[in-house]
Amino acid sequence: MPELPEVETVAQGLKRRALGRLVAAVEIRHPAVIVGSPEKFVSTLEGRTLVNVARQGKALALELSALDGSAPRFLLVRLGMTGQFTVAPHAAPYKSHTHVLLALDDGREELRFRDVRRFGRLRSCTREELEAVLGALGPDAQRITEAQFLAAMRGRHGAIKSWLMNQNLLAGLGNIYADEALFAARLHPLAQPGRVSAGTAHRLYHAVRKVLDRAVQLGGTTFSDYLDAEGRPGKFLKKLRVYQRTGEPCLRCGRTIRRLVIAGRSSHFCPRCQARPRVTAGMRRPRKPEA
DNA sequence: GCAAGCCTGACC
DNA sequence: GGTCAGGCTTGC
Repeated sequence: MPELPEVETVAQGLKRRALGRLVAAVEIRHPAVIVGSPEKFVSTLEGRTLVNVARQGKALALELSALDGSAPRFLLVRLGMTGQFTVAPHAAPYKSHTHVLLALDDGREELRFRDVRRFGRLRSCTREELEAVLGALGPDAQRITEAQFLAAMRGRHGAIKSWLMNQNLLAGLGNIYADEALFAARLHPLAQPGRVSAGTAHRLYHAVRKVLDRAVQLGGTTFSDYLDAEGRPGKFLKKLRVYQRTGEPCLRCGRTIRRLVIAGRSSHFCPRCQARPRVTAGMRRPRKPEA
């Protein structure tokens, strides 16, 4: 699933393969993935040149400048769950669920947006609109400082797992890397962010950074759908230590990995390495002993 | 029936 | 304001 490492890998690939190139023509094959008017999407992007690729959390922003020097437009890409944004030869056959095409230069290559589940979205926006969207996101998980991270944890009572995945507080983690970071920090997914010790919070911060950096190095995780901008899968799958390993032995201690549903999302963890804290989310006060 | 990101809306 | 449930979508 595209989380920060996958989106970062796509961004790097786009820089290599598409930076400086002209978006000669835009074709929408399935308008449902476009935010706003499809006609405006086409007219505001056609004829512009890709001059920058940026990422915040899981949001990808392509900056497109006009030849006449008018204000730049931004193509905001959210890959959702199964979104792919690739550079492909025009001659290559379309895979099913290919929703948007952006012809590059002479049209022999094109950017393709493909998304089986259609949770992904493309939007053409002004700088102000882009900043409003990115401003609503928390600091990027790869760039956040430890002080910011600790401040964001303060006073939070829900499950730390949900906190890690809340894009308004910390941008970039989804289910895979949230589970992996909690395992690396030896922290139970139901622990409360505002109630863990300073040492534990410190461990979690470094676990998040380390897991993300390693995943970026390996080009992200491919379960089924994810491909980078050049159509290649990620290699982090083999490095997963808890995600989707329910019933298998913990690679650190051998205990059986368990699965727990938190806020509708499955969480995978080792019940020994990630011991349940005394106070967990959903249990604000320790229960009184039976009368 | 499950997976998932993200948005909306309900609840306290 | 914080927190969480529900719904979207489709292939396995």
